[in-house]
Amino acid sequence: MAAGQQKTRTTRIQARNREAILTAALEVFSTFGFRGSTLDQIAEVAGLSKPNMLYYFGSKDAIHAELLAGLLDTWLDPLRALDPEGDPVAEIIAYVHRKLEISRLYPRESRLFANEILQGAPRIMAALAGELKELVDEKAAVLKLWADAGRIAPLPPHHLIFSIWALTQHYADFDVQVRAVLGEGHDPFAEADAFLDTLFRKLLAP
Amino acid sequence: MAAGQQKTRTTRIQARNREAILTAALEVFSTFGFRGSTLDQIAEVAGLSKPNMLYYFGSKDAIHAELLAGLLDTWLDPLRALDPEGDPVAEIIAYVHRKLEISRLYPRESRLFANEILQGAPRIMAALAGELKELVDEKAAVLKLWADAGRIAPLPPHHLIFSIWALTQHYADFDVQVRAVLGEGHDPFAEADAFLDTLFRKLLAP
DNA sequence: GTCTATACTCTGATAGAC
DNA sequence: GTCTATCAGAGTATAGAC
Repeated sequence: MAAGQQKTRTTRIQARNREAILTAALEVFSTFGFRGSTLDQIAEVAGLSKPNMLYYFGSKDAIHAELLAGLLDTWLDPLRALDPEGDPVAEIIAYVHRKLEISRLYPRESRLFANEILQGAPRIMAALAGELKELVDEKAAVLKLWADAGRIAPLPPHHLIFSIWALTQHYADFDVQVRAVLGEGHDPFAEADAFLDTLFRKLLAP
Repeated sequence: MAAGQQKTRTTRIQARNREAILTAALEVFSTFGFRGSTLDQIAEVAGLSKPNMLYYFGSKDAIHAELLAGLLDTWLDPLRALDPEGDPVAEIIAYVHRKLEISRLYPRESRLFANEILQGAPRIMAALAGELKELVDEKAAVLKLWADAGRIAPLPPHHLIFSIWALTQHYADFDVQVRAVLGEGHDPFAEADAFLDTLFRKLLAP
């Protein structure tokens, strides 16, 4: 311990502050979008002064970029896990449940993503047309094989994937509307979980 | 004609400018959200000077409020048209097509709405929990009657309506992502129209 | 009705003391 | 590493000439 502490590592505080900043920024950016958010807001939520925050991330752009960087992978992992060797219906249903679970656990990340797309995806267009399209095309090919083999209903595979995204993300992105319409005494995500299970089982039946 | 022109009516120019401002504001607000949009942007798109624009609408808030005011009715009309006396499946399918057509024709309005909800619906929460909930509850009751009579599959009616919203609005709000993933040579809305027709026919079959 | 000029506030970012 | 002070630019809104 005595001689152990390095000059360039105050890791304890640094790590905690970086984390606090990113958490606060996620909260604010996901609600107001990039341009609608201010460093003042983020600093206040993070419990730091504005200059101190800028000591960790050099600019507003840098904070936002850091958040987006980690986002796409988190978003794609559930789709990556779809196994071409598994049972078709079970695999797709499992994907739906995973995606809905992510909407439930990470609604702010979902809204951050939605905000970015709504604004024309200026900062992740390349990833959409590259990494994302590549993965979707690959999994769509699997879906098509399953359909051709008569193991699931013959549906346009890309739109089948879109429908999973739309239905699961809706419960995160439009949460406030869902709750306003349902009123008291509901558990939107639990109900959605059962409903989407039914929906996709009926849809996929050959 | 000669003595007809009133002092308080320069209606020609006024009407044209108001229209230009609202159109420009819709374009900008729907992309950047309320706080992310600036009067400079809107004025430039509208082809007016900033002070001149503020002569027509006293403030940024006033322009945004004007847009939102007209929005909810446009949004609810297709659902209002759902006829309890009609054929259940045909009525619901027709609603799906109407809603998708609105996404195709008015994507900016859809994104304006999405932005508002994403931000927690600060300006239309009352309408969501009031007018919107009321209409949805009414139509959900119709769906339930149809389900109880065995004329459509037994599904949670509110979530059935949510699924229609999610699937149709996705093609407007996430248009840029849909197109990036599909690549060249696709007509997203035409494909969606066919896909959603298939989807809901299978889903609703008793 | 429309413009130029401007008041005043907010916002992102930096300097420099501690 | 963290703070106070501060700057330059952008942002909303208004005053007042034409």
